[in-house]
Amino acid sequence: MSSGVVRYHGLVANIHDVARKAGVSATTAKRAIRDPDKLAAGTLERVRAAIEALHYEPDQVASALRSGRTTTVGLIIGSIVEPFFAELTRAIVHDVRSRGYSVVIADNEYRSDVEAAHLHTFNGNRVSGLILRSAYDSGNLPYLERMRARGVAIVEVDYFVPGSPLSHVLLDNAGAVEAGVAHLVAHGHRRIAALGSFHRTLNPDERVQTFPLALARHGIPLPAAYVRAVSPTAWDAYSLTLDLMRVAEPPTALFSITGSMAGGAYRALRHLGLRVPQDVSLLSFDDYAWMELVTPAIDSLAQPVETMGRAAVRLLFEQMRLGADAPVERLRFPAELIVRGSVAAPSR
Amino acid sequence: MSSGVVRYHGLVANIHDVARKAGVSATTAKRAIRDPDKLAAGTLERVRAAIEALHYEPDQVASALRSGRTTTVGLIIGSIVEPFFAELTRAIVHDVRSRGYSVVIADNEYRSDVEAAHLHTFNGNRVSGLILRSAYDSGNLPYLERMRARGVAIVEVDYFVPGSPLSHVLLDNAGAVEAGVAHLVAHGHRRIAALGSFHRTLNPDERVQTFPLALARHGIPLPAAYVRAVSPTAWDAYSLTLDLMRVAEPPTALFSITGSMAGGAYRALRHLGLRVPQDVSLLSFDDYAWMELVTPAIDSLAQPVETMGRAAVRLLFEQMRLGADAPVERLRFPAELIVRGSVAAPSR
DNA sequence: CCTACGGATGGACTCGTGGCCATAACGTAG
DNA sequence: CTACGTTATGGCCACGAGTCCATCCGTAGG
Repeated sequence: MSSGVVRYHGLVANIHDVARKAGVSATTAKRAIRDPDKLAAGTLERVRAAIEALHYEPDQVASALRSGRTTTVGLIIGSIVEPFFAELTRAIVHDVRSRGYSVVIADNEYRSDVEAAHLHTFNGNRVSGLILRSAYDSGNLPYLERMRARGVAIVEVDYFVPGSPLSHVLLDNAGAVEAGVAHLVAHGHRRIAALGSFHRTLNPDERVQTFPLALARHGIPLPAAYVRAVSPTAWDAYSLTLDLMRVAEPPTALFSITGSMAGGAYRALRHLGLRVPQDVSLLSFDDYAWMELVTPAIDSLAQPVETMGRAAVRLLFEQMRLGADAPVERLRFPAELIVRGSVAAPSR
Repeated sequence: MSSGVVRYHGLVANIHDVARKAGVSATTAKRAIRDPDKLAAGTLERVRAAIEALHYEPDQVASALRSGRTTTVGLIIGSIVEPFFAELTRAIVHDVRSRGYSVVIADNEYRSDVEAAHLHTFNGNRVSGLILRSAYDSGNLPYLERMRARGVAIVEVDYFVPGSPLSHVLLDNAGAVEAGVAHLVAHGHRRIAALGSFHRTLNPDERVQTFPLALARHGIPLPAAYVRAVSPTAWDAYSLTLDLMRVAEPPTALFSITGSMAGGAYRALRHLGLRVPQDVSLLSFDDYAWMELVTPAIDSLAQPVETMGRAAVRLLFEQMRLGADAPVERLRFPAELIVRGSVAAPSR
């Protein structure tokens, strides 16, 4: 009581308490849990009774220190309230937990300084693995490489830092953008704006970067007036849409880079009194439940979230099993175009 | 290398490596971090340089074992993809992290057997605190009380197990239901159905239990045909709504107990060709972004999610500070009725 | 009757850090 | 010059479990 250390003793039982109660040694008591067939039937029974009586549960902290490995995996996503990440999180948490590991979660708000703090915490807690949706800049790459060298398994999801040597699980963004643009062009659109950030260094987003190329493939130019740098939030999409619809030659179709940006755009269009799809067509990434509830329902490029989450976990545990010998794997999954009626021929 | 233990040595530096590199003892090296003013300037500088060079970061696992306290808090919610819980999670995670603690997350799917597994994991990992949205039945209460006796701080949110002696943070469900019913009655509705589970023991939900009482206050009976036992999901709300609208005297207004149930109901009404609010009025708990996007926008009872999350964290850290002396606190927060146009006078 | 062997059990040491106590060097008051 | 306090530093053990090695005992084979 004078040591300043929190004393569980008497509050929470350890293996020695169990051993004492059962009248055996600590080693024997432990064997009742780890390899019970090595014990005599009577001993096993006595130890089991003691475990039951004392409500003994092995201290994972001590186990982690001694064994050098935790059963904890870190997950860093962009934002917990973005439904895409919520679904991804659910898939990952369930899969990881079914493998006997726990998940510690944090979100980086797409900022690498916030991410850095999380990485230090995870590293200090000696997580066995890390799944992360990196912030846009590559400032944490050296730190990630040191964690990797230390034996921590790492998989990037949804995005990867340019130049990253890590395994990742991504959507086939280029293919999805091509398909989306083709969908809009097929309805006769030639003035198409993407709702997303065009800041090349701040947000080097594949979708936005593919967009002008996809347009060019159809002989369509991207007006400078359609190019802005915004953050991928519903709020920024709202004001971006207001701006876009007020330029000299406003777009006849909007292509939203994320599901929540589509929500912002939708609100902006309604506030402007513009009808979808009569006045403006709308196409979005992600397939959120509300997109089916609005009138008309929104065309979207659905991501196989569950599949991607499982793939990330699979790669992670492969790395944890193989260590430094694990191959670098880059997986891409295709989006699925869901047509509901928010894209129609442009008026005029 | 023959010990079978994962050897970090050489891979990750510990305080002894730092001490050796700086030419001091481990105790001195540690002081460079914990109380630097006790060191001579030159020594401090040398240790700092060694820490820098070796990328030393204290092992939280060893620290936790020795000190008897972790800087980890567990969070158990109903479902990560339910936006209410996503927002609650964000509020809690941010607040907890700002206090220097990490959050481990799990969802119980409202099932106490799933919850039990999570509790064992958290307990084994020696979390300092636990915030949970309990499953409906009280099967884990004895276990929770043992954790509490062991010194783990526990706060229930959004719901509490009947008979629970734990602190909690809840919505003023009764008041919200009264306000919602009053809102509907003021528009002339007398045939009102609640979308929620009426199973008294399986889902002893305050909102559903208050509902008949609130109706009675206005002299309105609750037809037996409106009472069903369903799970609080969009899917169940969908089929429940289909059923309700087909009874002899269908309701003229629906009162949804959760935001995602309102989504299911909305889809069902559209599939039935019923217009909101001309044919059926709709009122819902939770204020989700999509409720503003549909036509008409949905009236809702918004929960102060951020406030509730912060309150839960505050109670938790109070308990962690005061230990067994911490008072049991039961907090209630009022819902806010947001009127948008999905409630109107019933036809006929 | 002695030895060998295998099954059952116990002991000792270790993981990295936290806390306490000891020690050395140096200055100051008596 | 001694006694004592202060400052700067080092040594040691414990937290609870994992791993290796040692020991004890009974039995079967010679």
